Amino acid sequence: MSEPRRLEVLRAIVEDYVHSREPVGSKALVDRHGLGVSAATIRNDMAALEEEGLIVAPHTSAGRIPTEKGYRRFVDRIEDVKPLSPAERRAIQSLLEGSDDMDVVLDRTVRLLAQLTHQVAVIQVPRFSDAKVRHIELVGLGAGQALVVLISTTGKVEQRVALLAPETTDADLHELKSAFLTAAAGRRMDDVRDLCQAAADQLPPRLAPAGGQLAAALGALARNSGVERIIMAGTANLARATGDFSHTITPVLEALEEQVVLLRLFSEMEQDAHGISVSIGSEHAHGSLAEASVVATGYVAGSTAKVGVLGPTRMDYPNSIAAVRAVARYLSRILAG
Amino acid sequence: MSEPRRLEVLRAIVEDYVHSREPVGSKALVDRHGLGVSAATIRNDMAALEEEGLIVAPHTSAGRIPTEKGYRRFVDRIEDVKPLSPAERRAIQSLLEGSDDMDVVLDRTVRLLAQLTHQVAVIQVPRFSDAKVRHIELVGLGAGQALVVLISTTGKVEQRVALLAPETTDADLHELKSAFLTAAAGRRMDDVRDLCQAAADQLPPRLAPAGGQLAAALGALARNSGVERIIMAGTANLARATGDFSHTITPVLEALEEQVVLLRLFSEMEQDAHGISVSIGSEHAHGSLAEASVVATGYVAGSTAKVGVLGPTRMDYPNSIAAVRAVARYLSRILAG
DNA sequence: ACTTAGCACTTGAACGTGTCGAGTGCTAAG
DNA sequence: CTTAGCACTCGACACGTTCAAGTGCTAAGT
Repeated sequence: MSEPRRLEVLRAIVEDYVHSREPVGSKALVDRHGLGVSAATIRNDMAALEEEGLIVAPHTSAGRIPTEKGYRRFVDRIEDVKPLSPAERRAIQSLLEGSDDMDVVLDRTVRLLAQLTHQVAVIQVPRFSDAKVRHIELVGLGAGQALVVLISTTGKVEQRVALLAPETTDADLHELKSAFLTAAAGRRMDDVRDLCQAAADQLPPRLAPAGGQLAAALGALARNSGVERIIMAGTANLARATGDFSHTITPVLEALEEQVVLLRLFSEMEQDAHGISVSIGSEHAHGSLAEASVVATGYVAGSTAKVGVLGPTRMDYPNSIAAVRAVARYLSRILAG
Repeated sequence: MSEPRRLEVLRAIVEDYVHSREPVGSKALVDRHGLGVSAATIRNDMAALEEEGLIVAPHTSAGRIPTEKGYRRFVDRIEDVKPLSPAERRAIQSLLEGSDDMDVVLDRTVRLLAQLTHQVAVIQVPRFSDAKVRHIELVGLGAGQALVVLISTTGKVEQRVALLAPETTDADLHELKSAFLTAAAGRRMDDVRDLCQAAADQLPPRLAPAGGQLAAALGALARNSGVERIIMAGTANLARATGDFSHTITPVLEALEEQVVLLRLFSEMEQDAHGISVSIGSEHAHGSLAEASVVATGYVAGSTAKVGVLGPTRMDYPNSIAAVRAVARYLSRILAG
């Protein structure tokens, strides 16, 4: 009972099960795959694999399906990521080139990845915790309102409407803007709140009330710019995979809408030698995702932002890994440019 | 066979079916509802209702379920919208007050509406086709990049990174900004593209290349600001309603992700006397939504933006209508403030 | 002219039964 | 270590039966 063949059998079981959704038996294995041995031999191997906890039989007289542990071993054994087809590469290239706004790029990317993998695709918007203040803009909107705009060195723009005394003039706003810019320009986002507050305290009494309002707004914007966010696409693919989940996909959809769950999961995942993280079923402790797997990788050097796909534990891991990796590469290249 | 009672029977059937999901028979009707007549009489009424095409029997010996036409008659007969419970009103108030940024308000609102109705909630982001240019800002990012920011009179901010010659200085940018501002400030968004192009053409040769790039970027931003967008929440509720759809919810999720479908539907819906639009099943011609109903209404006077919920045709219309209406009111009040 | 009780009829759901086939584990021989 | 053979298990499927819900119709009552 040779060890390499046993792993080969595992691989065959996983592959067959992944696109048949049905327990695979010894007979089917020798038929479809060119193993050079008989069904009986395979049965012995399967018994051993079951002993190891890599596969299980749903009932006495059915074929076997991989366990989470089985998928794990299978995934760990993938060492050469199979490249995408030329058509897929072309799709990536044509879809992603020629757009320069980050939000647009991320949106297109996530849709593309969903389409390539037939899974739910997820992108974490880069966090830029080391972002600094590039610019502050105050724009009077009339009626005692002003638009406060905070622009970071990373090109991220946050805006919000602030209320101030109706008699505030455009000249006042200009003065206020100068004060805040002097105080905060080039400083870290984390410090904006305190710096602006301090600047507001030093203003002439006439501008103090408006200054306080604006400082508060700027502080809120700065905090906001650090908020992690996720965009996704392909939830319809999840619905197509009903039946891979014990009851409904409801909890999964809920978790996805919640975002926090995924963000935590992303932060907990550890990358393997190829920079890819795979978390299978209950390996992650988040109950609602216990029947789901996530394949993810980081993108844009130096940032912790992740891109990946989420699907049923019974997913085409090699394909997902290849797509995620390819997309992350293109993405990094474009955003770095 | 009195006409009013027959409608009463229809109402009872709809109500029962909506929260039992099971065909309702004559016996159950007289039991649960205090109709003052016997089951046999109800049967006669039901026969007449079936004749009219308002209800059908899935098979010979089962109760009746409402047809789309039945729901339609039922909805049309609702004339007094039942007010929300105090708890619900409180939820709306506490969740929506105290936030001033439109994106945040919309995000919270859509989640709240999903929670109140147990349906998918959808909000169309206001379009502001009559928006004008409030401000233009150019921020050098170094490395031949500049951030182009376009702020509209409605407080909407669009930004994008543009490439220009590396040797462009901050002073150049300032000059360019002045040129574009002079040309476009206060003008309609639709005209920004042409105006900026014209302004770029008049620049001194030294600035012409950068000017062209920036003009193009500004034009794109202006066009972008008119793009209709939808945000939604509660897709998990849809998954919970599996079984109300003939096969899967996949096409519905796809349509939701597509956005265009919903936007078209929104634009086609006509409001009734109460300002509420209800589109039931195949009343809308969009195939993928043939088994779904939409309850929507406009918000913020003068704009065409809609807010609403989407769910299976078998939905609690009175509750949905009440929630949508209440939420739209609060929303209008807050955004108008 | 409605309403109602009674009754025969239809039909899906639930259940028990029997058959079939895929798949297994084990044993003994190669 | 591999393989053929064989007894065994158990879900899937097909059928037949029963059960209850619900209907439509008719005839009688108000």
